[in-house]
Amino acid sequence: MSKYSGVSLSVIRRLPRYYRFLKDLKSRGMERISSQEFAKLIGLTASQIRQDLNCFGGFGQQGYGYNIEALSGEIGKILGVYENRPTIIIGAGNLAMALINYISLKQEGFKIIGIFDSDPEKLGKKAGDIEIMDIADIEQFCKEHSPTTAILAVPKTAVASLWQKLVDCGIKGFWNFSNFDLKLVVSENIAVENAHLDDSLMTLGFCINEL
Amino acid sequence: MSKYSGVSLSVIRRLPRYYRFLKDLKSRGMERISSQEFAKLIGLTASQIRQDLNCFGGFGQQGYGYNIEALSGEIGKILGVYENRPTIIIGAGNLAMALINYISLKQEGFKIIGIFDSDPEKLGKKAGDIEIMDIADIEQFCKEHSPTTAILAVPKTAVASLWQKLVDCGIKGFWNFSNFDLKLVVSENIAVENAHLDDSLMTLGFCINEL
DNA sequence: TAGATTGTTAATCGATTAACAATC
DNA sequence: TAGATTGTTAATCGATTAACAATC
Repeated sequence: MSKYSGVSLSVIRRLPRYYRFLKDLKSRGMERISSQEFAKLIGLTASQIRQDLNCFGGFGQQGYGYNIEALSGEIGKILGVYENRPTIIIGAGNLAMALINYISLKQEGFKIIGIFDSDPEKLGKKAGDIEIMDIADIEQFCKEHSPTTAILAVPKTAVASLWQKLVDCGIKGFWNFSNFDLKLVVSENIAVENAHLDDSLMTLGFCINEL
Repeated sequence: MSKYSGVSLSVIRRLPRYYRFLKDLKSRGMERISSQEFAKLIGLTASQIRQDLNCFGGFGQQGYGYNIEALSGEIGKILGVYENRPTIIIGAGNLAMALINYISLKQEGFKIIGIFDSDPEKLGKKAGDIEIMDIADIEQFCKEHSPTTAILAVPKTAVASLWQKLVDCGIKGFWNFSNFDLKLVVSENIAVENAHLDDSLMTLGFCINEL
């Protein structure tokens, strides 16, 4: 793989935004858009959009612009939204429940196949059509169903004691909601995306103070 | 205000991370740390840490390093974690419930004083010690309690139709979980922090594909 | 005082923007 | 063909890193 290893993270982080806007334009029946118009819509420069897209291929056409349906499809492929990565959620609290809805609603490349918690109260209950399982049974589950992605919706301490086991079970990608800094401990060939809500909220706090 | 208007967003976004690590060091009884050690711990360069901190003041001491308790306090003040900003949540779904727990648990400068939803099923029910109120009553509530921050835990469409009213009610800061791009429409003197979960998940998708 | 480590300036690196030739 | 707009190279800007004099 590693088709796009030269592309910087700054560029990659803009791709989902492009994708969202393109899907929206598509749903509103638009056919083509120039980098100029797109830039205005999305709040970037036309130069940057062209530069970004050209990291992945020449999706446009001189004198015409970009075909919205085609471009949306290409970016979708690059992001892997057409995949169905078998995914487990660790934790069955409110956050986990919210994420399950989210992920099944949107088609972004992940499919929840298991939910785990250690609270005996929760075991056996259902979230959507998936039964909440005991975290103690996770190795067995992984052997049988080979999930590749794990969503960590448990506190820092739980992640600290669990991540190694999950890696050993074959998890290749983590969506980490705890503020355990997984990136610092995990090896190179594991993908970690942090959604540090704390950091986001504190940044808002700073910005409010600055008003 | 705008005490730190010259400081770049890249620097600001690292502050919460510094703060988290410092609080942790403090809780483990450590007294001082050098930029060198801190850099190793947090996964940055010593240079960057010193550079960052000096945007806000000379918190260190040559030959000694930084006093953890003092520095944590200073950064906390800069981030405003000692404030008690009256905050409302729009939406009373799972995500909202998760965020309420989060925010009351951690001391990060925000205090939830109201929860709003439009679903009649939910009205009157309680989340923690706060009753879920009708979104139709929000103007009246704001007149009486003057919240300054709103957490948007509702879909795009709801945000699209609601944000102007909230601004008119005096909301100065938004923590936005919808993927309505609020930043593009809101005026300069309003703080918006997006927690675009979609974008985060799709970025993970890309990174997994690259492994 | 000597050693350590900051604060700060200068050098490097990377990302964004501008410009324009290629081409649909 | 003429007009529009891309793909791409060059210029600018900002952020990170390195270096070192100041100083505790």
